[in-house]
Order: sequence, then structure tokens, then C-alpha cells
Amino acid sequence: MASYMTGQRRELLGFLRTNHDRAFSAKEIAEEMSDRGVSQSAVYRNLAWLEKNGKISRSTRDGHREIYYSFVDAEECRRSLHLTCEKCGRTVHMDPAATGRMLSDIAGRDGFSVNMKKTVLYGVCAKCKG
Amino acid sequence: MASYMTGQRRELLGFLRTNHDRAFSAKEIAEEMSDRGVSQSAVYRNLAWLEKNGKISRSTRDGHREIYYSFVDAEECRRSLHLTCEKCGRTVHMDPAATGRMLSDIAGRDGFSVNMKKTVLYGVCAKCKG
DNA sequence: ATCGGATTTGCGAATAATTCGCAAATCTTT
DNA sequence: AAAGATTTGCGAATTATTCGCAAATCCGAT
Repeated sequence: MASYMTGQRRELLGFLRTNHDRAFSAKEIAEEMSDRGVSQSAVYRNLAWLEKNGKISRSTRDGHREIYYSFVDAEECRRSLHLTCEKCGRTVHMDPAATGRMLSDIAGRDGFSVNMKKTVLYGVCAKCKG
Repeated sequence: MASYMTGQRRELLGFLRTNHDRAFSAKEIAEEMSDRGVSQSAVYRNLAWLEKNGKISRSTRDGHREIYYSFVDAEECRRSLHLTCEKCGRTVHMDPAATGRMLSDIAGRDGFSVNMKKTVLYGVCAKCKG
């Protein structure tokens, strides 16, 4: 019933971690991992496992129907939400103080507890606004 | 170059509007629309069009790899963000005051402007918490 | 270090989801 | 009502994702 953080999973996660500023589709990840001798089906299974275990998160992208995956930094997720830019696809972290204020607002008024690993705020970043 | 809000699109949108408290997969929508004589390919094309025109938004759901679509209420989107429950898939709106505070925090500190039609906060709603 | 039972992987085929091409039907403006 | 542009239906082509099962790995207890 237990499950393992296997070599493949560690490697997939490592790939996303070293590229944590952008998200990848299952296909892109499968191609990357294929070069390292990992089968396509394992990639799908590992993505599902990593997501279920809170190691990665999903997002979607303008005009693309696929789901994109990106590395989740547990420490950072405890303090701030993700902001991903629809233009350039890159992710930054929201200010921790503002995040905290917002979470308590939501918990208090709406009785809703936010999943910070999964939630992504979409919009346009400062760089792309110009 | 212009494009039309056709009968089919209006009807698809109407279906999502009358069921605006939950999201539907393309497949579910295709089935619903098929009963009304709409082809599957038109459903996909119409979903893309409606999304591009800001009439509907996407979300994803635990354990499901498909993309789900739901009605966007323009008026409400101006004032509050969506909160969708990962358990039951239903959507509620965040308190407008809290939303406003949060948006200005983000704009100020992070220089990021949030797309309120696209953004969805995931978590667990008050009802499902029990 | 090795053994054994549980979990994961590769492979290739099966399913499911989404897109395409093109002629016919609709739509909006005139 | 006519013309030109956009949308639709149909069915086939593509893509994406999942499955089944034997072989390979993994990890905890020897």
C-alpha cells in the first residue's frame, strides 16, 4: 500500500525543479524523459503520482488544451501563492504578507480553505505589462 | 474577421449558465448538446470560441485529466474571484471586499494584474469540510 | 548482502479525446 | 433576397491517455 519515490520519479521531479520557472506538458516531459530511457506510460503514471503526493501542480495555458505541470516548492507554498503570467508562462510568488491576509479573509468570510499547492492566479506579470 | 454569437453558442452558454454552480467536461457538454442536435466538433469549436471571448472559464479536477468548463458571470467577475471545491466541484464567489484588498495587494507589491475571468482558487468549501 | 512480497516499469495495443477537411447551411450586412 | 464570411455536420485522422501483463525494482526484515 505504501509507495516509493523511485529513481524515475526523483529524476522527473528534478527536471521540473531545475526548470521551476515554467510549466511543461505531459508530452514535453515524456520527450525529455524518453531521452533518459523512461517509457511514456511511466511518465503519465509518475505525473499522476507526483501530483497526488503534492510534489507538482497543474496549470493550463491560453489556447492550449493540454495540462501543464510544474514543480511545487513545499516551503514556498506554505507562505505564498503562485502567480503565472499568461503571456510568458512564467511563475512568480505572491508576497507572503498579502497571501496571509488573503487566506484569512477567505477562511473567515467564505469558510473556504485554499489549497496553496494547487491554486494558480493567472494574469500578466510586471515585465510583460510594458 | 468578426465572429458571431450563434444559436448553438448561445445555447451552450445557456446550458452552462443555468448550471453555473458546477463545471462540465467537454464530453459532458457534447452529450448534452448532442441531444439538442449539435455535433461534437462544433462543441469543441464553440468551447474554444466561448473561452477566447471570455464567456466561459476552465478548471481542472482532482484525479481527472480533462479540462472542465463553466459559465463566467461578467458582472460578478468584476467584483470577486472564483473559489472551486476540489471535492464537490462546485464554485462559489469570494467576498468582494476581500477580493478587492487582495487585488490591490498583488498589483502593488508584485506588479501583477490578475485575470479574474480565468483565475480559480482551489480548495475545500465549508460544506465539504465537515 | 540477500530474500520475498509489494510496487513500478516497458512494451505495445486499446481507448479516449481532440482536431481536420470540405461541402452544405447560417449569419450579418447590404 | 443576395453576397461574402463564418459556422456546422460528418466521418476520418490525429493526439493524448490508459491498460494488461511479464520482467525489473524497491525496501524492510532477515
